[in-house]
Amino acid sequence: MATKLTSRESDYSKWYNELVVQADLAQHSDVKGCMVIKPYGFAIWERMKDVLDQMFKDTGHVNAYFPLFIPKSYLSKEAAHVEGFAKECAVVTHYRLKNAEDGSGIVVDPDAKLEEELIVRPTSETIIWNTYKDWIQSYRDLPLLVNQWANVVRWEMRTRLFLRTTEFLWQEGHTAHETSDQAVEEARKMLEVYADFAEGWMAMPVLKGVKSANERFAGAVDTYCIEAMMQDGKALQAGTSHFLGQNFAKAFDVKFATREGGQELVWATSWGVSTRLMGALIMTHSDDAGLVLPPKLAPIEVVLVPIYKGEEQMAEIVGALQGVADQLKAAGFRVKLDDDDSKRSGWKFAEYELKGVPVRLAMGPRDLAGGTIEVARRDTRSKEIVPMDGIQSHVKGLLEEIQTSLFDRAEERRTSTTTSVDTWEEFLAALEAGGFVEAHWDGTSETEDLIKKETKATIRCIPLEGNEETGKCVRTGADSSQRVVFARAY
RNA sequence: CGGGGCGUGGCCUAGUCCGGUUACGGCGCCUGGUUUGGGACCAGGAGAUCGCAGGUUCGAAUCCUGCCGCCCCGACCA
Repeated sequence: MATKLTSRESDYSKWYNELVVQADLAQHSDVKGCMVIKPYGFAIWERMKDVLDQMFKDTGHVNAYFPLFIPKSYLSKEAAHVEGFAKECAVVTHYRLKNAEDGSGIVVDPDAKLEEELIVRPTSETIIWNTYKDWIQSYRDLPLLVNQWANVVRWEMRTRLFLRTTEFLWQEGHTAHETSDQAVEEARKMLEVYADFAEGWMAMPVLKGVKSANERFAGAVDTYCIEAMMQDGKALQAGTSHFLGQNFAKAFDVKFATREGGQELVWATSWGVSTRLMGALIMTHSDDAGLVLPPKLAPIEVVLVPIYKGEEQMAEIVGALQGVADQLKAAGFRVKLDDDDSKRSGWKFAEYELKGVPVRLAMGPRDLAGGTIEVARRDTRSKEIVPMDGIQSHVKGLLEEIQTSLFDRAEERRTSTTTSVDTWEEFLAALEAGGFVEAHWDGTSETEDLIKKETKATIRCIPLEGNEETGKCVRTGADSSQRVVFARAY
């Protein structure tokens, strides 16, 4: 483990790949494009999941679970949806294996062919709306606010740990409403939940906006999104929330009896965030020494490391640290006392820095004698010696400061790399420099395609808080009513 | 699907061009000892169908043929 990470500057992509593996977050599985999420990585995801789950419940949602397998015919019921996902579906065709006649191993039994092939869900709209059809009869059944935590499979050509894997974990909310306005309100509300989570817990500033038609979810009327900026100047879509109109209600014939006694199609939303958030979290804060975690999501907020010579001193110092650990635990902090005698303290320092533990407390014989303790913070890599008295409130304050400071630093980086341009030359230069580029666009798919082809940049979003400002499209010179945000993206 | 790279103890790797006894080294692991304020040191030890299948040869990690897998870079996507 004496290996040094590749620096971000020399090869950002390599830095990321090495960090994920070395910080013990995940590893490649033997199946192409899939990953094993290791216990430490999963602990971070569990934190995210727990917090989000509570946020969903606080906004009136309940959890349920729908099947992994979807009859192939369901997918084709909504035209845009099938168009969007058909190219990346895993298909189950058989249900049995048998020993090969020639003894060469095990083969698919051709006699066990499924009558209707099943697809492994790339998302669950179709099977859920097919089910909602039976759940919804009256306006009294609405709104229907359901979420599920699940795995999904999308057969992508190119994958990267957490950012894009063939199988990934996520949550998908699927709601049904009486009116269009209520559904739009729901989609926007969940976007706010995502934004609050990203900024308040991940310490990751996000832009809220609407996707252009090109970037819209297959089957949605509108796709709302939060977009984050990574340290290499590339944008990352961190969460999406869709207003689905009546598209799925139409496709699956989901009608309800209105207050007036008529029959109407319901209005729908869906919204999701995935293990991709892990990638966002890593790339937002981490440095060349390894992972940097915001305290609120860190599985371990404070690690305590004893420094000692001999068994007698070890017992004394570990005993003193145990007291500190107990005190911090009682105050509600996630704490680990590492009294493993087989690793030296220096090794532990490096290890917990690599793993992004926000605060480290170290105590040696000098501290024990003087009633002090060494406090190191991961984000700035600074150390100080403080009195043992009042350590709890000191740690509390420090953790809050780290959380705030990580957000501020990320926001400052985003702000300083966001540029507003009016000419094509400026546009190209800004893209080259990295970051968000605010520019006028004539509103057509053709122009967006053209720009993407020429520059690899896409419209990340049309900001919700964008100020109305007329101008001329940066590419075609046609009229534009608002600046949109471009960037190269993950 | 194109382009590139790689497959050798758990991990990284030398050896492959130019075939030759027992497959180099490091990390990690086990045992014992000395150590301990930033990834300790010494001694001993365990651990390998050299990706798979054929072929050439007295002899293959090395040469030939075929296959499989993974990673990276591009076209599709969260």
